[in-house]
Amino acid sequence: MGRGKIEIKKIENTTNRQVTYSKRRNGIFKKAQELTVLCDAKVSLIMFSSSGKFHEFISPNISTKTFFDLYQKTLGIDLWSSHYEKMQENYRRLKEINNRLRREIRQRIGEDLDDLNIKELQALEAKMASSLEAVRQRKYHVIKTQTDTYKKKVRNLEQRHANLVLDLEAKLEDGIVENEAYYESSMGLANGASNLYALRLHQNHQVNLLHHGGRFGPNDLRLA
Amino acid sequence: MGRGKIEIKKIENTTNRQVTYSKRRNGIFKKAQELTVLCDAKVSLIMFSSSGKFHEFISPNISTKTFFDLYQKTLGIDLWSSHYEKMQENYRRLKEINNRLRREIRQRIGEDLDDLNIKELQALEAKMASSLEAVRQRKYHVIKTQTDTYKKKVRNLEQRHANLVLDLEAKLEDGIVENEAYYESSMGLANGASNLYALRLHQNHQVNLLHHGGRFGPNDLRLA
DNA sequence: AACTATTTATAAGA
DNA sequence: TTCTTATAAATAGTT
Repeated sequence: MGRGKIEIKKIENTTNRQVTYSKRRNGIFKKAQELTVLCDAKVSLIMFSSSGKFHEFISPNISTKTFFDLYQKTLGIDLWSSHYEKMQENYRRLKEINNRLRREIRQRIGEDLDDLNIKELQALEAKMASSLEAVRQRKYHVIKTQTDTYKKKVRNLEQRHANLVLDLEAKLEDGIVENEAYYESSMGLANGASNLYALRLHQNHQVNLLHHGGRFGPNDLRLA
Repeated sequence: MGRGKIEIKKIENTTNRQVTYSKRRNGIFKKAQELTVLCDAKVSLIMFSSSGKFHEFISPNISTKTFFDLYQKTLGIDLWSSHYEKMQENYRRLKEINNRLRREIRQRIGEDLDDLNIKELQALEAKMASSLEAVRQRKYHVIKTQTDTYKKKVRNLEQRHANLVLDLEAKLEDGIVENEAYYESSMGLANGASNLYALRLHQNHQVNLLHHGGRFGPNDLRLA
């Protein structure tokens, strides 16, 4: 229908193709509209041009969503619905599990015990007592590990200080060290007492701090 | 286009309408097909006749599902996808909560304690100890309630037996009871000892059984 | 389902 | 894009 007959094959000229697309699009939309009215039909017509432009016709009084639902119901096919329903099922299952977990926790907190009988309560009590024991054991273990670590650190420190002392005594005997500035810079002590004595005092003090000082916290050792 | 011009409004004659539907359906499908080829477009054309019959045209090399996805992506709209995604989000959240609940339970069971420090372990231990105490309290309460119930039952039984004894003594004094068959049938005792004595013995025995006998079970009272 | 007179769509050109 | 118009195509009414 036109000035000349055309072969039905892809129009290679882009401009021409777009013009034809535009014209025929109008034509087919008009046809769809007429079909809808004349025959009381439901029509969904969606199209994308080769350049990606989108156009849609849908019969009045029906949404695209409704149309899709109708489509799927008619064909009894999937698209997304079975996927969705599977997810809904999983969701329900998860919710159920969740509720059971919550209940178990509530019971382990000491709530929601009203409909447990003595036997169940005794079982719960036993479970909890043994669990508590496990936590205690773990705590003791962590404490012991930390204590051991600190003991090692302390031993190491003691060793280093002892070496330092020996080194210092040797140097004093050799007369290398001549004034007190050395101690001030290396030890941070500046009193005029015996250097060796001060050094040893300092060493002990530091060890004590390691064993008993510090605030209550992750490194607290009071329970060790 | 035809022998006469027609007004675009619903064709009331059903047969006529169906015929027109059929003819025009072919026409529009042909148009869709031509558009697909000529203009290299993607077309989805779905229709339901007024009698519910379903027909579809879709461009080759594309599934209806893909078409729907494309449709939604293009319009950036809902249909079901936002609904679905909302559900996915809820599902993820539920799963997350679920995992946290599981972890809490595992910790309260005494597992999964490896990455708790001393402070957290102490807190957990304290929580669990207090929870355990709550369970114990509840257990004691249930036991006490049951014990009270049984005490009442026992008192009631004692009362009834005492009445029976009085009744019996009165009857013996009146000479109504003449042989031992009475006791055999009513008490289940058939020895030849004093009837009154046997009765009282039986009564005490039964009370003792209630207080200390029976297997370990829901009605166990050993802890009362 | 065919036929066909007529209407409608549209290809090519402006 | 839109208009024009010659012509192809679709189809309403009929058989």
